[in-house]
Amino acid sequence: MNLEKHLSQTSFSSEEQRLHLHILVVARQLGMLARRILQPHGITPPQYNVLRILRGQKGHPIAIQSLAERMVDPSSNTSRIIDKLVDKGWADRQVCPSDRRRADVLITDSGMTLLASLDEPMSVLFQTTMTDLDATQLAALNDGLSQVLDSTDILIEQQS
Amino acid sequence: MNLEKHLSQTSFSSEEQRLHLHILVVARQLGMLARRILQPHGITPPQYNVLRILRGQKGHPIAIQSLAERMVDPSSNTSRIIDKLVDKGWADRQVCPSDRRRADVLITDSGMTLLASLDEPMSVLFQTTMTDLDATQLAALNDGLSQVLDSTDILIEQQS
DNA sequence: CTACATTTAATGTAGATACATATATATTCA
DNA sequence: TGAATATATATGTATCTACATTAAATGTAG
Repeated sequence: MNLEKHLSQTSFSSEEQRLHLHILVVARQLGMLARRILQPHGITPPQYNVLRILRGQKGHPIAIQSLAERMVDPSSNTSRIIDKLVDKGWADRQVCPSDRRRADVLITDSGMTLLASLDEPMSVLFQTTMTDLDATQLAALNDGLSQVLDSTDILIEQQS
Repeated sequence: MNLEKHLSQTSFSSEEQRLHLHILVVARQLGMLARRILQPHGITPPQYNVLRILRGQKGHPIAIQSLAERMVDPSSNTSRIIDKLVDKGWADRQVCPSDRRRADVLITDSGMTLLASLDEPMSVLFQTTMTDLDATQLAALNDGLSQVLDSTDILIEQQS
């Protein structure tokens, strides 16, 4: 009944449409909550996403294109997102010596410190929003969404 | 394994975080697919969302604030989205006579025709992306996401 | 070795969004 | 009543995004 309340809509044309809307609405809410945690630190969700990828590199530089592929939101604006991170001192960018078209990006100590201070609140967000789900439900949701992701990948692939 | 492939990430700190990312990534993909269907018709997802709400009114005018509450993405820009719909002849807006602060919005015949032509491709999108889920999975996903939606509502409520 | 194609990143631009503020109307209550 | 408050919508503004184009470096074929 919760989605119905949210959208002030009493019925949907199919359970598939209802799931579609559920995914969009929940994603929107999760994004809003993440934004509220990040905003006081002067960082946006896409910037945070990039910093996390950079930390995961454990010191290895990464090219901007590879970064874009790993982002939740693989926008065409990765360059400008890096600009912001560099401006704020959270990342370093330098031309790759072996292929001067490429730009190597690295997280800075300052960026690591910022991430460290965000780990706990973000983790609390994940746990709190999922707190009513038991392990079986969690697995079922992850499995189901993985199947949907496969289907969307096939559709997107067909269109390219 | 699909999310892992998408993000080029081999593990996540918890199943909760994995679900969080699953929801965001799938929502992003669904949004992209919807945008590609709508774009050739000159309409964006939020505009389409508003038109569907207007059609659901079955001739009863609706105020902009009520519209905003029922949108998937309850942005603060509902006025400007209506502007676009009015410009394109898909909606009518007029000052409410009984409360002149309010604006009554209605869908036009042209808007109804547009929606009619979009019903089938959008419905195909819902069905195709969810095609690998059986009825039990569909119900489990809807139930689980409904619980997550409750949790996010509580968090957002607490912050206001 | 040079012309053409490809890859990688940056930039231009229009339009959309978030957030704050303004404007007009309506409601409340002293 | 009429000043203060509340409500509904519109607007200002900086930022962000999608989409297209450009610029620079590299790869490749003749």
